[in-house]
Amino acid sequence: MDWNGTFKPFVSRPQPSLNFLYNYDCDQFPGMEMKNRVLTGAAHGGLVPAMVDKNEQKKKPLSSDQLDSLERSFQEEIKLDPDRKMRLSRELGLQPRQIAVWFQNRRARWKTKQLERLYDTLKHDYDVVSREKQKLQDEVMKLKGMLIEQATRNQVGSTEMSGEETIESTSVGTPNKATVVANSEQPVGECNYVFNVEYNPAVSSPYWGTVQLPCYP
Amino acid sequence: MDWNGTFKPFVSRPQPSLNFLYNYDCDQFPGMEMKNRVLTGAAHGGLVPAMVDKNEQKKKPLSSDQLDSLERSFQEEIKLDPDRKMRLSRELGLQPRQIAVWFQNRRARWKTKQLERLYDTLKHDYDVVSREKQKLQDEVMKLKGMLIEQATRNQVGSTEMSGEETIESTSVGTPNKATVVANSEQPVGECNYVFNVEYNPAVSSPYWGTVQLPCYP
DNA sequence: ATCCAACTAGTAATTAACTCA
DNA sequence: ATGAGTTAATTACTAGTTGGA
Repeated sequence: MDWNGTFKPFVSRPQPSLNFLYNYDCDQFPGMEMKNRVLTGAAHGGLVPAMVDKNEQKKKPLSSDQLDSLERSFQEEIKLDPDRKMRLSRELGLQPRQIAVWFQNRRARWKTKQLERLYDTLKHDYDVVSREKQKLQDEVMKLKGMLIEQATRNQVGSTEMSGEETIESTSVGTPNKATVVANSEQPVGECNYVFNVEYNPAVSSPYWGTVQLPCYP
Repeated sequence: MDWNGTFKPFVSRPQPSLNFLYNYDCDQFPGMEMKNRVLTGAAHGGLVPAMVDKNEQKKKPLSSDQLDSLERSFQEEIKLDPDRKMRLSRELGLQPRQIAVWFQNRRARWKTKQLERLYDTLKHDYDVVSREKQKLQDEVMKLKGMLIEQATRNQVGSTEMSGEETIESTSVGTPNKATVVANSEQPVGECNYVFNVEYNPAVSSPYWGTVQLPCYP
């Protein structure tokens, strides 16, 4: 096609995002010493590596000015209505089809970036909630200790009160509501055995600082 | 180029994953009634929509057999060493360059899928930890109630024990270690005022079932 | 130290399936 | 139901980076 006669180097490369995904330690690939350089491609007619300039279609990159305009337009509005498409087509000297394609691809790019952002905020929230949970565990431990202490003091300091009601009445009395939350998933913390000291951390530890990649489908 | 002489329809389209990302309620775009269909493209020489078959380069899709073989090979090993490349090139009747490009693109696809999976598992873990935290909050509440109850009973049932040490000594005594975790971020749950009944949920509620997308960069 | 072939990220363009008016 | 645009997936290309001989 050889759209756009102009040509400018390129836009700046953004940061290498998403790089932490490449932790496939599952396998090694140390070889790769590439012998046998056989001049690949004299088979289909010698038109292989560069596709000799048939005076059309070289997929030139868009100029910086064009990209700036497109990007500005995209920031204003992620979708492209026909009027804007035609206007941009005229202003930038590109085919309307090129404008449409650019917006398609730009939306796709935006979506993956969005997932990335979403992941980051979720991870942050996960860490916050994990810390809060840890604090609550500590507090539960502390309160249990205080209860034990008080109970023993009661039994020592006062000789009455034989087998009335000391501490074993945990989890049965409900001081407040909101105990219906535990309906799905495994009952991890259980929260019913007050003097069960080690809480069973279960899912707490991973912490997601350095991700682990199991396998690839 | 017209690589690969064979041709088969296409592979089945997978499920429309990542769709939940498209919640940009930030803006409307109701127009789009596309008037003025002006026969776009009679400007650059009428070579616009289909790129009249210049006996080369139509970007034919790979055949199902070729894709199956490539996919199998990729599952075995995500990287492509030269030997495998040449073998696949011979077996599938494709240029070595095509094999390499296919693997590059396949790796990129795998990476985004990987991020998706990572997000899902993180979200699951977040939900689990949120539930655990809720249970712990309930338990703390319950324990506090028990402590109050016991304290009042002590003061009523026994006349000795003037101002010794009732309940105000929370958060100061450390029954176990691991209280150093709270160093960054806001101290949400605080966990230091034992009789402060409503915990201040802060970050707990969002729950990420339906995501909210703020804006797009 | 240079070169070369692989890698990566980003981009352009095409195709098929979907949606909706 | 026909046809517009859209998404998702693909194919290919460009430019920059990296590691080994």
